[in-house]
Amino acid sequence: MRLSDAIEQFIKTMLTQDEQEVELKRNELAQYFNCAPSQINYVLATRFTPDHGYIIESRRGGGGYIRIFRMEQDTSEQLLYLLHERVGETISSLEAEHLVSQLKEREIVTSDEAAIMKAAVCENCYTLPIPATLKDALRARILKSILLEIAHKSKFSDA
Amino acid sequence: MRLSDAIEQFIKTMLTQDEQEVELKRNELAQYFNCAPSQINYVLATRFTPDHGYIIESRRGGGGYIRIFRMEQDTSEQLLYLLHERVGETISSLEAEHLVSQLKEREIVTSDEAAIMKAAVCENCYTLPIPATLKDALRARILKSILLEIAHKSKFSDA
DNA sequence: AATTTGATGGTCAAAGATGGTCAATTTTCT
DNA sequence: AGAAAATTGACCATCTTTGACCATCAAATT
Repeated sequence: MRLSDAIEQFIKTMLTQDEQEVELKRNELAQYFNCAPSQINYVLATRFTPDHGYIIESRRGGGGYIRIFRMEQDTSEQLLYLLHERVGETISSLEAEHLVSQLKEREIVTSDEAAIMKAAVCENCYTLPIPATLKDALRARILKSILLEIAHKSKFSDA
Repeated sequence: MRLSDAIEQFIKTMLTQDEQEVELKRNELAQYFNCAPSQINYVLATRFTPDHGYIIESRRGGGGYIRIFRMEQDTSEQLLYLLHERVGETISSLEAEHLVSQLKEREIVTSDEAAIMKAAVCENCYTLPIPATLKDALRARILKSILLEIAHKSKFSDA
């Protein structure tokens, strides 16, 4: 198994339903996994970004730490935030996929639904002779259309 | 015997009745057969396409892999029909939505999933300054991408 | 109070590990 | 011979891991 995946799992195991937050020591964790300390940063940078629904806070020097917070918000508010702040008029496939992953992790959509959404925004679909800016604009429109649909649904179910 | 046939056999032997899925390392396999790594891609591209009833998933970089999924006979037949006959290279929003409705009626997708799919192909998303032919081509690509993803989840088998 | 020191975490670029593409060449089939 | 299939290799793209060097903070020392 990949080191980075192992570290990701380790951290996510600490962030259970109750625990919205976890604090760790970079060097300790690196030692535990027998790797370079910067490997920890790599994992945080690729799997615990705001795009993924996490916020990082850290401090250097003696008694330093890294704290990871999982963002929690009301479902519909979150969706509105995602819609207006994050998608906007244009979005890359990577950003879009991160956003979908987040919806899945937050259990706003099922994993099957997430797979469908990713299929609809993945770069491969857009390999047609059109400018990249147009691709991202179209992707944004499609993603927003889907998000609206989900928001509409959750308004009538629960959450 | 041809190399490509040998590799094809090798992979198909791994995909027995029980095993619906196999994971391999491109370079390892190439080394085993003492051939160029790209030969593996050739075999996959010519003998393990959706048309042949397979779905491929891969990842690059350290710990990379290639996974091959075998679809049920029913699944691949229905998928082929949808992909080639119904969707094709271009599809209107009306046709697309009709197709999605049918998938839902046949309980191949849930109504939530159908709603997401419709949101992704609806005409509104595509109201940008691009030719109608491009819109329909893009819509076709997106719909196909989604259909492949659904086949991947083997949802066809129980309808 | 200012400085030094040790303990932390951060950055970034390079190296390593994979898989992907494409076009040229060779082999096989008709 | 000509067309189709197979094979290879050069070059590309992506993801991971590491290490050298930098920045910051708190406590000890001057």
